[in-house]
Amino acid sequence: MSVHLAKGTRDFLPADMLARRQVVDVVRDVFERFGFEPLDTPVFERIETLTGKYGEEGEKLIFKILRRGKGGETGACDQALRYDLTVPLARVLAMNAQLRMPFKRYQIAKVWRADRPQKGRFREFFQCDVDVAGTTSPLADAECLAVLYTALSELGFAEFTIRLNDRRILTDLAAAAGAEDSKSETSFLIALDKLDKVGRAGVDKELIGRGFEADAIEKAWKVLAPQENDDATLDYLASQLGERGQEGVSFLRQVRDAALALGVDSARLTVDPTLARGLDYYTGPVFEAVVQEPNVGSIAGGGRYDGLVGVFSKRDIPAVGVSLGLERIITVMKELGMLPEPAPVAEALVTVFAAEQTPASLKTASALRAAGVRTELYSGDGRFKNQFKHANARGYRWLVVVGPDEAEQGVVMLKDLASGTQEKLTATDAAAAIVSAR
RNA sequence: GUGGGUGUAGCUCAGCUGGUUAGAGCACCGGAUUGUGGUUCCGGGGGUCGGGGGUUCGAACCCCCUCAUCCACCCCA
Repeated sequence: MSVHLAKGTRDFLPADMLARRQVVDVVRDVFERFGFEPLDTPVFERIETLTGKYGEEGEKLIFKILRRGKGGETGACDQALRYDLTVPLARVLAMNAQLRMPFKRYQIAKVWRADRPQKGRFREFFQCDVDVAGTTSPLADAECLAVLYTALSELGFAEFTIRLNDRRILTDLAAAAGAEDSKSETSFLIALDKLDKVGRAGVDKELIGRGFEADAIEKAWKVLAPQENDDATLDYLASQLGERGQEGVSFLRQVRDAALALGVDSARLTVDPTLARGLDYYTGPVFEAVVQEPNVGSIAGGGRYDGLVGVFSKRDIPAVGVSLGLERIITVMKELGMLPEPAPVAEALVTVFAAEQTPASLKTASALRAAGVRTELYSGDGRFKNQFKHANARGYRWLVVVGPDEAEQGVVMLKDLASGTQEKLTATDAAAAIVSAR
């Protein structure tokens, strides 16, 4: 029988889990240092909670759960796996009016998308989200940039860029190019988003294909004319855009200033009016983090979504957040050799010599554990010699031998596998020796 | 949804223009060392060559179908 994983899913064997946990521990620690509190939500939601939030393309990628009974045959469904962590958060905010604002929460959890897998892309993957809800202050946006910057820095990333733009700038830009409704605006953004890949000529071609006029496209390019630095870019954009765009520019300026004051390295943050993020619900700043090598797309993305909670509730709650893509971060870290060798969970192995000594081995293991030593009791049926191999293969430093002599004398033989030295001690002294050698 | 690449031992791969019993390294098991790992030496187990069909005297190799996987596009973390 041939057995396969479901497409786009993976098992995480202990070696993978230990490495992943190191990464998650860093991220969680940074999140909590910024005052974000944990939240969890169901892995599936009522389908109407999820639909209409992600745009046409995103909608197709929602994993739907078939209804039981009659629905099974008709293909009807009333629930679906969560597509991200932002929409479930909006639902939580709408349902819990007692939450004190601003509400800062983080959530590190699996999400599902019915995408076709490729490098750094899976159907089941982890996102690490932080969001600030209940405030329109640019400080909240700046906090998101700072927490993103800090997390990536502490993970060991040196060469990354956080690109920053504003939905209002994009809207005015699309309008300059002749986009009059949200549909043609989206169409414009999709074409613009390809700038990195296909260049200006490629975008021109695509825009023409999408029905934009050549002279209108020229107007948009004029607005996008590269400037010397971010300040100049913001000044220039303000001079070129309408009222809505100017609002975006001045908000962005406040966000950027605050982020820099919060310690974000200006070399890692860049205002980029060509950054187009397609998610329907963004209303203000949008941003993403990218590394140039290896190419896995963006490793984090986020933005402000002031209208999303209002979709679920009469009470409108503004919010801004960022999502780190754990799989992509790990993919990059693996390729760049940034993941340190994970330490084994246990540090000592207690041997089981023969049936007569087994009770002494069990007592020894128990004593070591009680003293705080992470201990594996050899529970295989391999020969005595293999117990040494086992300890070595697992990467344990300590081997605790309880043979006939030791059992009789009421001691254990503590062997340091790193140095090869060994000595007879009581179980209590052995535990103390292991603890003090850490 | 579209387009390419790749499927040979647990893993990474070799296998010449189709030609005897399909190989290597690592891993695993055993022995040298019947209370001692990691190093060394010797030996061993393990493969429906992804699956099905076809061409041929003969197929891991050629053709068709299928499944899986990777990469690119769309979109995205």
